[in-house]
Amino acid sequence: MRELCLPVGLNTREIEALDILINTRRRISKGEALYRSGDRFQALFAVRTGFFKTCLLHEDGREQVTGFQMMGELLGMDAISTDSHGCDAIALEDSDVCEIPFDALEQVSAEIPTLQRHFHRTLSREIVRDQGLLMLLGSMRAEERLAAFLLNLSERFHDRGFAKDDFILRMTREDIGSYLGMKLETVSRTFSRFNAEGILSVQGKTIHIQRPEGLKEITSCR
Amino acid sequence: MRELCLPVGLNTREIEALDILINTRRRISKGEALYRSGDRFQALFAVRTGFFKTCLLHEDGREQVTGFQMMGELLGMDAISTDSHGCDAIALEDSDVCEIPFDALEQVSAEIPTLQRHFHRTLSREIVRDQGLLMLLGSMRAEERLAAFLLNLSERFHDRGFAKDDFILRMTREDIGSYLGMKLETVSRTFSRFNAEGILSVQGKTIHIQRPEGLKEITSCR
DNA sequence: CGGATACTTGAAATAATTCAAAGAATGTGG
DNA sequence: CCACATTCTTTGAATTATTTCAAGTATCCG
Repeated sequence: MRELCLPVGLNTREIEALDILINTRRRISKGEALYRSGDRFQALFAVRTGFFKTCLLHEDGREQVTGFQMMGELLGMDAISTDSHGCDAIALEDSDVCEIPFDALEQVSAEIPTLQRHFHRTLSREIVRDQGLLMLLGSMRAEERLAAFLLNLSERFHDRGFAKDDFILRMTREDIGSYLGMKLETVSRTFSRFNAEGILSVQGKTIHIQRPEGLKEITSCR
Repeated sequence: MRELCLPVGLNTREIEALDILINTRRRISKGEALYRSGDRFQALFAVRTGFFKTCLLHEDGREQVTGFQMMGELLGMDAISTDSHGCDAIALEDSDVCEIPFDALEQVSAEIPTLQRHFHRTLSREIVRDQGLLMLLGSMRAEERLAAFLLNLSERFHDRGFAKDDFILRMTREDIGSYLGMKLETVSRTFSRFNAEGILSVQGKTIHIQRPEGLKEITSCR
């Protein structure tokens, strides 16, 4: 967790300042909201264990999933700009988060340049992430989107010490579809096609990637 | 420019610190790049006059426009995370920017809490902007996307003291299409349809919105 | 003025959606 | 712990939105 979440090269005093900062833990059970759109923003949250989705609700009821967050990732950065949360964060399995009070974070980061820089990079990385998604939604076909999504998940699991090619999806086909800008039926069909082509085997939420290079070809070609 | 770019409530000493920070001006002529993907990141840029697009280049040549920036808006925030720019920023008309050296900005913002807060909000606003776009690309139809795009432009022009309902597009149909995830022909056809329905009149790049409420209906219904 | 670039429009092709129905998985309360 | 209700997933067939290809017109810029 430290490695993923915190800048390296802090001294003992600085580490202590951080430990005081991040003292509140919260447990969210599957299906519950960590926060909802409209809630007052007071803290960022770091996922310690578990899995979340964030989603925007359009007035007409349409939902757009804007991200999936796992261990070591930060939630709530979009709320800094308005002092209130602009989306819902829903736990997709029983999860633990630590709460990072934002006022305190700003104070401490003003005193510790390394931390300040780290925080700015984290915000910026979220911008980059979103822009990668824009590319995906704006210029890829359904097949490419799903392939890119699976490769991204695979990489993130791997970074966290889990198997690269075997994992269980925490989200439904509808969540994936919303995230990737396609209907759940299209997600399902595309999984079946990948399965038929021997690129992966899929059984409900259980995924085994058999030919990762097959996925890579799909994302980069044509 | 001050109103758009800077936090209110700074004292004289703080305003001075900022003036020193933002001393370099640059002029970019139409078609030129302010920076390109891969360039080392050293400064953010604030648009003083003119109009930019930012675009991501996929390895296979596909281009994704990720934003259009006008007076008072900031460019380069995505580069903080990697120390190098991840997209190109191209001037769509002759433009002026001021350069904001990033190291200095971090230093000054650590000393002036109001400025620090303002900067964090600005980064966060960029995240929110991108997420709005995700919603647009992920769950709207071509007609809704273009309507939402025009309303957004209209609002931004209005905020800057220009006419809300009359403007000249700085970008091509292809740029708009890339931004909205559709082909240039679809953009053109959709403009023609809006024109035929009396929602707006369009003549090449000159737009006159006749029934803004018509656009609003399109974005929010169905 | 002339060449290049940008825009419009039509017709045919296609990717993705919608509707529908059946089968699998999941969770809950008795 | 099992039975039942619910939610989730798969798959087919018909429909639709958008793209592709193509050709002609307008506009811009040197």
